[in-house]
Amino acid sequence: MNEPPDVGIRERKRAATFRTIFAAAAELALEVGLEHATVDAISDRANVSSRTFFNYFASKEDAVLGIDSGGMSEEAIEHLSHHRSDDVLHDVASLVYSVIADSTIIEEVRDLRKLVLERYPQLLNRQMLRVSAMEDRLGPVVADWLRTEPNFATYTGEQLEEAAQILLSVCLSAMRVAMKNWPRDISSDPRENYTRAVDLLRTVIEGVR
Amino acid sequence: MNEPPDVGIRERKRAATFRTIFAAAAELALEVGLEHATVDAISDRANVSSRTFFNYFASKEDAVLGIDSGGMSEEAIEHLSHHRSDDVLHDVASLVYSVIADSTIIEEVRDLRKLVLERYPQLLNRQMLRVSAMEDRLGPVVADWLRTEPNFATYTGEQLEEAAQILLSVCLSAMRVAMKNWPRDISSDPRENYTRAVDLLRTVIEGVR
DNA sequence: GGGTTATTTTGCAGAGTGTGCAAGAATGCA
DNA sequence: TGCATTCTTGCACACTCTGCAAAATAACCC
Repeated sequence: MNEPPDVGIRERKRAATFRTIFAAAAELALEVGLEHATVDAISDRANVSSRTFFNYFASKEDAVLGIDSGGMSEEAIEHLSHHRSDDVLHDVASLVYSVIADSTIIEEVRDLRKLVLERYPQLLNRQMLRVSAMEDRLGPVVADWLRTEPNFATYTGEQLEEAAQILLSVCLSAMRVAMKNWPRDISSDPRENYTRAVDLLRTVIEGVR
Repeated sequence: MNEPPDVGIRERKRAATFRTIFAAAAELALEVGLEHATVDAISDRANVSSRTFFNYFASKEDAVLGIDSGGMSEEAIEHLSHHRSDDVLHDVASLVYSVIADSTIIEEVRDLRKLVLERYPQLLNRQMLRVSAMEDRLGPVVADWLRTEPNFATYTGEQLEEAAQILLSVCLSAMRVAMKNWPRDISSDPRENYTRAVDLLRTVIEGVR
């Protein structure tokens, strides 16, 4: 077969190691502080070499949040591009949230990410960089969405792309602030994160018109 | 006197060293690439020790953009808080731009920053982190502005603060996209940077209502 | 099971960033 | 000139991250 079963011992062990290192990183950061949790110490706790650590995570910050260095696959983005509603702002926020939330995180360790983000909200900025880095891939998706919107009917391709990038960036900013100011909702009901962010953004937009 | 003249040899030499290191960093980054321009190489070109380099800049990225590690003074923020117009969005964008633009950069080397940003737009993300780091200081300023807006009359203090943070973040995002997509305007007329960002943001906001 | 192939882990060496410290150099001031 | 302040520098050090090659492990086929 050219298509591996994806549930072999290799895959399971890899997923287990990922979670072990993430848990070790998050717990250690919560115990001794983010700056004192070195890669060596994290690797020791996870019973892997520090070299293996970097086979799973691109940086210490990624590890304490459990962010896969592989990023999102094209299929995942393609799949997300079909999630539409009658509310563009909501759709974009949902898209951004999907990137941030990183659905690969297992339920049992999601609380850890929540605790880490509560204590180190500046890590949300790092998440922002992640989305910004993907804006070249996400932008066209949003631009396609806008193309079907009546209000953007007169836009050229370049203008649509730019509007899409702004929408992405703006939704991301709103979500970051919402998460920062209401960290209790990060894991309770994930949907509430971007719902609240969109509400806030809409309200502010109404206010400054 | 408790108030030094601010134009002594110390101040002039310090400013000169700042510009020398910045120029060396920017030029080297443009010549051999950002990743190959090491701190040691930059320091050599600037004729200072690498230890002195870190007395002026917190990181290599700050150096190639000529960003003072000291940040903005309270007086500067206080001064900016009095710049008001009848357009809150414009005011917030102007405030954000002031933080990004870093007016301490001399005219003669501003082109260098422009060239660096054209080649390495991801450095704009780093600028974003700078503003995000200051949002605790800038937020109250914007919140005070919103307090006088009729549309925000019913907001509580917390809601005002949150709205202010969102406005800051959102304006910043819009400006980043505008800068990224139109890098020619970074130095030609600085005012056009945020004017264009605000226009874009307003247009997009109109579109998704 | 035995043998082969692909993947993963690991140690090691090394480049690079960034910090604390203390000694020496330069500047400002009386 | 003499003294205090500030700036520069070298040094040692901790830490992050990468390339490489060897060893360990899993998958596959007979």
